[in-house]
Amino acid sequence: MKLPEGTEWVLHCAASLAQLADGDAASTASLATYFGLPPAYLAKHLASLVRAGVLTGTTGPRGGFRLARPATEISVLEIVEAVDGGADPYLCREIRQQGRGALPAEECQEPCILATTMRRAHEAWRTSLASCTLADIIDTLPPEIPDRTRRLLSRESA
Amino acid sequence: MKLPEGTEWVLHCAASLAQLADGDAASTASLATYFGLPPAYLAKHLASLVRAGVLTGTTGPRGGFRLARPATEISVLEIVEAVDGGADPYLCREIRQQGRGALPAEECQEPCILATTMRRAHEAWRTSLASCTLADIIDTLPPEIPDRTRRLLSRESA
DNA sequence: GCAGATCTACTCGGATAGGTGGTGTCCGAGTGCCTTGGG
DNA sequence: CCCAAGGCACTCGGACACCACCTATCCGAGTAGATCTGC
Repeated sequence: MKLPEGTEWVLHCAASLAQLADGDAASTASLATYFGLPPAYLAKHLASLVRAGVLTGTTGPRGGFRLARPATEISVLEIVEAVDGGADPYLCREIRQQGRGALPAEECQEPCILATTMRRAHEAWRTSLASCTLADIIDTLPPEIPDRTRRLLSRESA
Repeated sequence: MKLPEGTEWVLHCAASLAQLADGDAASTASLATYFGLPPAYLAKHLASLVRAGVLTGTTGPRGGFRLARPATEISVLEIVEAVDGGADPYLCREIRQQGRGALPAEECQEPCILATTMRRAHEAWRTSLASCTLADIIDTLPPEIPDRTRRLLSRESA
């Protein structure tokens, strides 16, 4: 069970975008340079965030990505599930209904207790991530960081 | 993020082994027949449980697998991590220290807040699974099930 | 000087190859039970 | 009848191919701004 490597990338990218001034955007190239990442592959993951409604992307000069909503309304869970897909890691294939020991269908009205246990754990994971927003993240940063981020992500810093 | 398909297999196998009489064992072949699974691949996963100390395997006639400890002392978490490896799904590569925006090492004494958030969620997941033992699982089964399991897993039922 | 059309450069988005880890299978080493022969 | 030695069938454990998904890259479609020309 492992998350795509791009998960860390988009989390840091989203946190950086949350530090920009309203209406400002950062391109894939500038974010890739900022974190030392492969630009083409990073673009693929950022596109996933756009599809999920977390970011908006504008083309043309001065374009790039920005948050689709205020940072207080974007949870870490949304970002992670946007890049990972959000499927339950445990997939119940109902093997209790297969093989020699197959239970009759009428005894399987209720979901498998093991699947329920695994689902409950996954819900605990999701709840933990849903309770943390991007605003919570940047609130923990030292106060001088946002200025630094804005400066280094701007085009004039080339 | 997905768990190996064998996770469901070993969970059901462990739950079935917990229903056997003390000292009794079930072979890979009988478990594979019971659930309609590929025997060779199932054996691979059961071997993982032996390495993790959840099961013990005895060779020779009347051999097979049995629980290494009482069902009350085996958590679902142990079984899942035995087959999956138990690594944190989120791997922090410290990209905050790379690229143009790299932070100096002295500002990175404390772990990355994003990594901490992801770790906290993983701990919530682990805690949820650790609180459920095999005994809890079989306690929820209808009372006639253990007898049925013992009967269908025994060698004489060929 | 100003307005409009054009042109350019920059941006995202999807379609296209390659590598790593899970999936699936096989065969060999080891062990406990059963048989069989003798006492 | 009892015992011991040999044979055997059954079991697990590790080593070997295959396939799907993540990784990585490229090029094309579209757009906003800048430029240039004519009025």
